[in-house]
Amino acid sequence: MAQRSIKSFFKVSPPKPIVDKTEIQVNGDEVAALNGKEEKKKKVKRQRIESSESESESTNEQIPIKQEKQSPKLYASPKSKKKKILTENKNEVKSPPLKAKSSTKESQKKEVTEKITKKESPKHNLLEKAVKVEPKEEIVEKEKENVQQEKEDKKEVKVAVTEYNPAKANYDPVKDACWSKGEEVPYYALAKTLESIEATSARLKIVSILSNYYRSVIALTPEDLLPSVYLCLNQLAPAYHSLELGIAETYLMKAIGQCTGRTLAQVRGAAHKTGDLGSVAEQARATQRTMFTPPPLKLRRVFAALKEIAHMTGQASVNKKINKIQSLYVASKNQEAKYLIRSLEGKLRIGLAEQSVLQALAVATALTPPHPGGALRDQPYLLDSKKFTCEWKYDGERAQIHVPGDEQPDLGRAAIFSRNQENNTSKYPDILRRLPSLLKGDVSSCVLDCEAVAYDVRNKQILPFQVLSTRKRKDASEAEIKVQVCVFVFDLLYLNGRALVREPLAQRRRLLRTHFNAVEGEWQFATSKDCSSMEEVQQFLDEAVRGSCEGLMVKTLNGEHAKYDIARRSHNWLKLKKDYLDGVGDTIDVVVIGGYMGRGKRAGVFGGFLLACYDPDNEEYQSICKIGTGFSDEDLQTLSETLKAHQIDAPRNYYRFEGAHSPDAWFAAACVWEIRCADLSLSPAHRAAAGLVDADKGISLRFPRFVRVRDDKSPEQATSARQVAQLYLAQDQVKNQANKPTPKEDDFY
DNA sequence: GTTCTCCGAATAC
DNA sequence: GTCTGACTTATTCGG
DNA sequence: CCGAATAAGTCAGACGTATTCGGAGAAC
Repeated sequence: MAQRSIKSFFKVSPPKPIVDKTEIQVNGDEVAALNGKEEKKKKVKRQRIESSESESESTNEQIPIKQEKQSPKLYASPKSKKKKILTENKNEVKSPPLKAKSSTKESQKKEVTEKITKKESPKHNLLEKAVKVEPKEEIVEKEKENVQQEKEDKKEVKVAVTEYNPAKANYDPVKDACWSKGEEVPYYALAKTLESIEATSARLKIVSILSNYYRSVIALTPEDLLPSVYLCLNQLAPAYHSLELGIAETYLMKAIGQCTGRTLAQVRGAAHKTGDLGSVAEQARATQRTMFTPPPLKLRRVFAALKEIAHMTGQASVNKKINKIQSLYVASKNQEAKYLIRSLEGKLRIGLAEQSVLQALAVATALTPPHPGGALRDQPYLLDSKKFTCEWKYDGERAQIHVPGDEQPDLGRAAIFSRNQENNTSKYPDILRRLPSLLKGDVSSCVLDCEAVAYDVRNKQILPFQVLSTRKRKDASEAEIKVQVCVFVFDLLYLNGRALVREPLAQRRRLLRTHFNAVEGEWQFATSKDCSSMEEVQQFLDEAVRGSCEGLMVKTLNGEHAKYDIARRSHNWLKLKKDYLDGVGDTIDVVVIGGYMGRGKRAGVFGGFLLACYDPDNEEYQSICKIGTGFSDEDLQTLSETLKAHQIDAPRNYYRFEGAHSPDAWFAAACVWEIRCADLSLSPAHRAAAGLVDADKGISLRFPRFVRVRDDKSPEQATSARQVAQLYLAQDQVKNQANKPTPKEDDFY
């Protein structure tokens, strides 16, 4: 198979395909698509529909199409009015599936749905079902009936709060719950559920535990489902609302310290030791006496409080936030404290994330237990030989441009989204302004997938990512923009009221090039080439790198066989970068001079290290980067062990580093490691080769990862500062820059 | 009262 | 962004 | 042909640099 051969040829790591599994189906002029998160919300809303005085969202809102994530997303697409979806079953979207797998089964879908009730089905189908299966109201009704019946059958034996066990076999959503119908869900129930999940590693089991809890919530207190889901996801609202707590570790520690009469340093120390602030908080609470017992925490109030915290801004907001946190914390009991704090930290760390939550929700609503295995098979066939194409992978920032419109494009409502569904419209007024030059006359609406790249207009030269990142992030005004961007368009997802995601790439590309104009330095189509041999690919990769790109995206073109559409496409975007290739990427040998205590699953060993290169001219070790990936668990264990032998109390006076990077432990220069990286960058923080390329900036590494220990090298034989500088200067991007005379400052225009 | 500096947070990769 | 590790699912292989 | 072994695919969670944003508090 072609993909396999590409992979083995280039020795790439497992494919991290950029996935194209978007599904949009738009109504009228509305360019809208829901991503997975939105879908969840929608589902949830369905449950709430009765009680919904729903903070009805603006219906004109444009929602980014999630396309580049590996996970199965439920894309749905709605009529512009979400509410409609809630009620009108027929608008229900074909949950386009998401994983190639399940979507491949498109043809067999009917079969699946039929089978699903009696037959075993793989989980993807469950996911799918979760979306299709409908009207949740009915299910809720059913549950309600059950509840009724239960009540009649026998009187409920309420489970004590502390005994709540969602992992119970044959869990009964009503009898095994620890609260009664209509009551607010105790936060304790969620805490118990999370604890139970944390103790499990099997995903299916996790899903079943969580779904049990959700079943109870649905049956007893459906209006608490939405906050429950958000709390499990550690989110406060759909992603594109970008609502964040604005609070992180340090302030949390302060809050805990103040509540329990400890100093910040004590809390920090304890957190370091266990690697988990949540547990620290729990223990601190446990040993603490309180004068009176506050009323038990209710889930929805916790959620409301978190939201409140997120909304606080302005004067003294940090202090207000801390106060709010403290009032929650003081009211928490046992496990509650742990998960409360972890929620505030922004990571639950219980091995549960979006996909599993989605699945649990699906299971809970469908009341169907998950079964592994399944009868359906698809022939995963990946890159159909010869039928693939390579595109340059530009080193910039993803920009998905939405232009709504009916007869005419409505440029006033055009929007730009980042890869993480952030609305970046206000960041790119310049791109927005020149949209007209891109659209040909017959375009009334579209969604374009692009990469915004910093661009030197005068020399017609792509600039490094580092330059791009200096642009203002929000509310940029066009007059003060210093860094120009060229937008490289690589895909067209929607055109004139029609979703194209099911079309083969070849078709989309054709439409892209016929309906849109390339404009030098403003809009360009991503350079691409159809390849049929590895040699061709190799050569094209070289060209891309010389052209200041990161590498290539390899995709299937796949025109003729319509039946292959989405399914296949999704699986086959393959990222090919030069640093994945043996012997091509930059590798350097550096000295370990410090270590940082690991956190979470790295607690107890060093989780990261400070590295330095040797500068023989000044006889000093200059920090070059930290490193924390590329190690196996075993590596970490043994490396921590051996390094402890070299531990010293304080840094040598010939170590050069930035205070902010001070490690938890210092080591004598002894161990040399080989490190791979994607690029070298000018660093404000690291000291390597400082003065050689830039007067005061040093050099650091982009995407550093551990390769192996170099026992055969002494620290003095490590890569020298001069060599680092040479490597930096040898980069194509830097060379491309240097070749052209740099124009004197701001005369871009 | 205004400005400057520092640092945590958020977000690109 | 990179990377590993645990788990699930698909495929292959030997009796 | 079936069950066990192995390969491939997913997902979650460790960790990286560099930049801007915004609040806090000091300096002016």
